[in-house]
Amino acid sequence: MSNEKEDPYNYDPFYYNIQHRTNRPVSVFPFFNDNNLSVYNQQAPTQSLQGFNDPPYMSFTDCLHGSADHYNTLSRALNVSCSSSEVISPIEDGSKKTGAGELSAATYENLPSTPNSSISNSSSNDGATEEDSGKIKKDKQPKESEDGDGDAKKVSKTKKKEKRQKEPRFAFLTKSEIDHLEDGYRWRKYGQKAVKNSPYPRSYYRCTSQKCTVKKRVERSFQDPSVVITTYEGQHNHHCPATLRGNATGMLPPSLLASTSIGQSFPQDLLTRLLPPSNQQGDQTSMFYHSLAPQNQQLQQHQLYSADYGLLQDLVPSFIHKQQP
DNA sequence: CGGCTTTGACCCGCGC
DNA sequence: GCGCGGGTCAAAGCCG
Repeated sequence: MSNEKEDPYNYDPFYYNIQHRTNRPVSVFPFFNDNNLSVYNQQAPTQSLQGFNDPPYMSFTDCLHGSADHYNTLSRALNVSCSSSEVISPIEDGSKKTGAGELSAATYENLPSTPNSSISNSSSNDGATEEDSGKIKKDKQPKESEDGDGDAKKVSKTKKKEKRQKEPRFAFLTKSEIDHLEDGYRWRKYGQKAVKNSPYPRSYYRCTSQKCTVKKRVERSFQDPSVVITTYEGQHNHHCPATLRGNATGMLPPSLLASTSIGQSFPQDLLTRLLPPSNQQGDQTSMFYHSLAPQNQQLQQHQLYSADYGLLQDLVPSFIHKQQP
């Protein structure tokens, strides 16, 4: 916040979020390598995303396998629930108004807070569906029910608010020249908004598949224009339409395959959220990797950062530096 | 002609 | 209560 006010065009939204949501300054972010899904030991400067191209790294899988505690912590850090562990309450959406390129708390509020809520297809989809229908109601209500159904409005609002909090979201950053990265699904753009304090607009996409309410937001970090921030919301209830048929699994790096074999590991769980309930292992993992390394060769550097870095500190203290006050 | 993008308008939530 | 900013709608336009 402070650095936003001091220099709204030159503050690090991630640093900002980490500080304010964890009360801990973090100077280093983990990054995933597109080749081996590794977590970088990135000694990134606090005010910039620059210079994260050549860090030493350790295998993300190694990281996951480091210890049970680490695994659980990572799950929490990524807000990916473990079926057998408690789920930390979702990050509160304390800052609705977000600045440029900033991953709002809502961005991280990805998961339901209830312990048994790990990838509840029904809740996720229903939530998204209801949210959409709620949106329709919201838009039409003023015209339809002008004779005043105040209670109904209130209920609708309350419902919507609740659903919104439950809506699973997951955001990641991709170093890419392309704004809208190919992820195997078809998206229809339904809006674009200028982002406060940013020269780059935010685009809103909706999955074109019928009855699929998955949305995603794409914006470019003004801090590092080469970084694209993609936020997925909801869960696909259908198969990947085109690109990931069959052979995509072959794209998977061994490390990721290993990680998926340990049950509800981070990528597995993440993918379960992003992908349809069926067509499990192969395509889900494929999509994850696909999103990391699209076939588009323009993406020479394609890195993915993720989730709650503050909590990641707990997970991987050995390679996440804490900045001394 | 269907599907997609663009873009201005609108609604809503939140902070002041 | 008001204004701001985020999110969405929907008409118009574009394109293959």
